[in-house]
Amino acid sequence: MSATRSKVRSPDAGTLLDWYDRHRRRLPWRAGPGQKPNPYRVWLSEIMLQQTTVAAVGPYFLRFVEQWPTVEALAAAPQDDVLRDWAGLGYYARARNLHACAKTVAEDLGGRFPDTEEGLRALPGIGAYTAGAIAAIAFDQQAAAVDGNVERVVARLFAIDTPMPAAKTEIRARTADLVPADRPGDFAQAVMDLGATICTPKRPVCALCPWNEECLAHAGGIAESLPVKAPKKDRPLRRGAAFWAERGNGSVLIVKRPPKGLLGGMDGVWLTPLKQDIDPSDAREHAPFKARWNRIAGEVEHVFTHFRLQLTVFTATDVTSFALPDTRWVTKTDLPDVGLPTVMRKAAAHALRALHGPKAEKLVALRRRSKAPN
DNA sequence: TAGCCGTGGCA
DNA sequence: TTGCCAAGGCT
Repeated sequence: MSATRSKVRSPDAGTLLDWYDRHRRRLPWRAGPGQKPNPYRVWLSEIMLQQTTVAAVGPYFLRFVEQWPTVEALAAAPQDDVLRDWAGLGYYARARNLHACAKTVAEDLGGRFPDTEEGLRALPGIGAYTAGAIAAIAFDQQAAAVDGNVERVVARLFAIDTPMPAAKTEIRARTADLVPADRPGDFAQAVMDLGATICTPKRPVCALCPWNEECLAHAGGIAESLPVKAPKKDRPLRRGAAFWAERGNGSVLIVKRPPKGLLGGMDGVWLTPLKQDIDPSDAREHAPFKARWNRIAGEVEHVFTHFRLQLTVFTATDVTSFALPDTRWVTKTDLPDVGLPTVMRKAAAHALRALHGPKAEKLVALRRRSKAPN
């Protein structure tokens, strides 16, 4: 297409790469300019970043690479250790798949990640986006990495107003056409940086965009309205209960959840079945054992992806010790070392506050989050 | 293919 | 307070 005949130029990778060289974000998992990327670190960061903000991932990434500097080290770790350190990041199937993937790479692939999209795509936890991202970023393959940022940038660039997710096919094809043979890894990261800092979902800063002259949505004044998304489904409210048990010596009951499903494999307090809506007055039927369960005032609120949860907390103290499947008794001293998902921390904090006062909440304090690295 | 699967920050 | 949404994958 001739630039003189078209009203709007067609976007080219060089324009974006020039912008990237000046404005790239410096992130803990990124190789610096001229540095060779480490596939293990690229993979780890990409898994952590799935549906998760850069700011949230930062401390987790640093902790993981410090504790497990190589894929072999991660593969050799017990899965429970990996889940414990993942606690709080959410989407816990990612942690289970991460560990399974590490074992496959370490034990079956000689410690080397595949360098093609196809090879990567076959590993657990690696889908179309992540395979493309690792192939491009870690191995400089001419691969497209289409995430939410890229979908937004490309939908606007070509004014694609087909609603998501139907537009994915066209967006993927358009993106693939843009990927350059030279510096495909930087290109992938450049589009994501553009989406994260300039071509934002709301109030995009088109004036600063290196592609603003090529952008059909900008030309039409419709950038902020793209991509078109289907309306969200509302999240029903579900009620449940948590049971906090303490023995005479002060140790507390911790439950390991089933290996799959919601919070699969994670430690926590004893809960009523979360697939049901349970009236608090009926909740004692689901207690782990007979005891004088005391209902605490107030509720714990938590929002999951597809429902809102309102937990009533019950406590029992001076419980006589006995064995239950998938449970253990944890001393107060060891409690801070248990990796609790956020909803479990909330329930535990509520119980500890009621029984022992505000200071006791620190035993299950939410991990302090460092400031966003960008 | 659409539902399941977390969490925190921000407007 | 509520909704949106962030480097998605699995079934």
